[in-house]
Amino acid sequence: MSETKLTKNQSLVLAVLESHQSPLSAYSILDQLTDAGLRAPPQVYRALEKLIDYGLIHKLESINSYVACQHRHCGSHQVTSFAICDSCEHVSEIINAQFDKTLHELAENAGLTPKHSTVEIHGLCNACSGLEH
Amino acid sequence: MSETKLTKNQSLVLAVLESHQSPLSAYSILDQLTDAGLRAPPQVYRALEKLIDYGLIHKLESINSYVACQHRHCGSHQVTSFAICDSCEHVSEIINAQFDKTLHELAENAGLTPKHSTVEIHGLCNACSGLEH
DNA sequence: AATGTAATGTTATATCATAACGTTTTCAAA
DNA sequence: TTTGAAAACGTTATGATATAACATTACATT
Ligand SMILES: [Zn+2]
Ligand SMILES: [Zn+2]
Ligand SMILES: [Zn+2]
Ligand SMILES: [Zn+2]
Repeated sequence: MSETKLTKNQSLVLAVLESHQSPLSAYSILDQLTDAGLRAPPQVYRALEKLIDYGLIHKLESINSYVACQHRHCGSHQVTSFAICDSCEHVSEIINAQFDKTLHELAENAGLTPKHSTVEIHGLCNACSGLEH
Repeated sequence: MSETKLTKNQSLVLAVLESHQSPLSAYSILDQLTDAGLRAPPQVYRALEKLIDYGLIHKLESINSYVACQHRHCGSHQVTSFAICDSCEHVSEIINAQFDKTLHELAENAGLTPKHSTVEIHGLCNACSGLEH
């Protein structure tokens, strides 16, 4: 799966996401690609779907937005967790094998065999909460 | 906060959610309350917002749906996690103090002071995956 | 060249959620 | 008990997010 050649629209959408630190909505991505010839939502949503399949981007379910993966070279990860600043929108993608295991156990205790998890922690980053000097 | 008297619309919406095991969309709730006189989305969304504030229901961000709280008597909880079966839509609400702490640490390690977290584990419940005899 | 498959372009529509505004209800202070 | 502010309500309109459906194009395999 690793060395999939991206199509034109997939490359365009990925480039937009990679050029931003903050998450973007699908329609915001579309706006930024009108010059490149994109006109309609399906063109973006289809690219987003594939990029998510390839593990190159992630959807933040709690804010209906998309971000480029910050761990391109980690391979496909089971669980991806995000720390999201509600003030500046900075996003950190957290990968932690021990946490994956914890989440898996939590699911099994609840009688569920987990396939995919959404973990999105909202709060204030150090910069926004004045914790940085 | 505990003994808030609910308004008519809030009671109606809560009753619908409590009468279902599975999460419901806002419009599905509205459909079920036309006989009770509700006509328009804001009537449901306003009730949902208050019920969430009161901790009586939760929103499942990953499926744009709402469920009644399964821990009415646990008091207001910091972190609520859900195990969601993608086949039968059964939802388990998980409360685990140790996990709360883990999540908090994870956030702080990522430079974030956490305020609210979304944890939604998708998979197959034992019944749907044939693990029950 | 013929064929099949994936990607694309386009239109329309479904689904989820809120803005805005006027009216009614509630309820405590005067 | 009046009355006034706040909350809840009803209603219309619109914004925001996402997909269905279908015709066309690109492109690799034969
Ligand atoms: Zn990633
Ligand atoms: Zn910040
Ligand atoms: Zn709860
Ligand atoms: Zn199930």
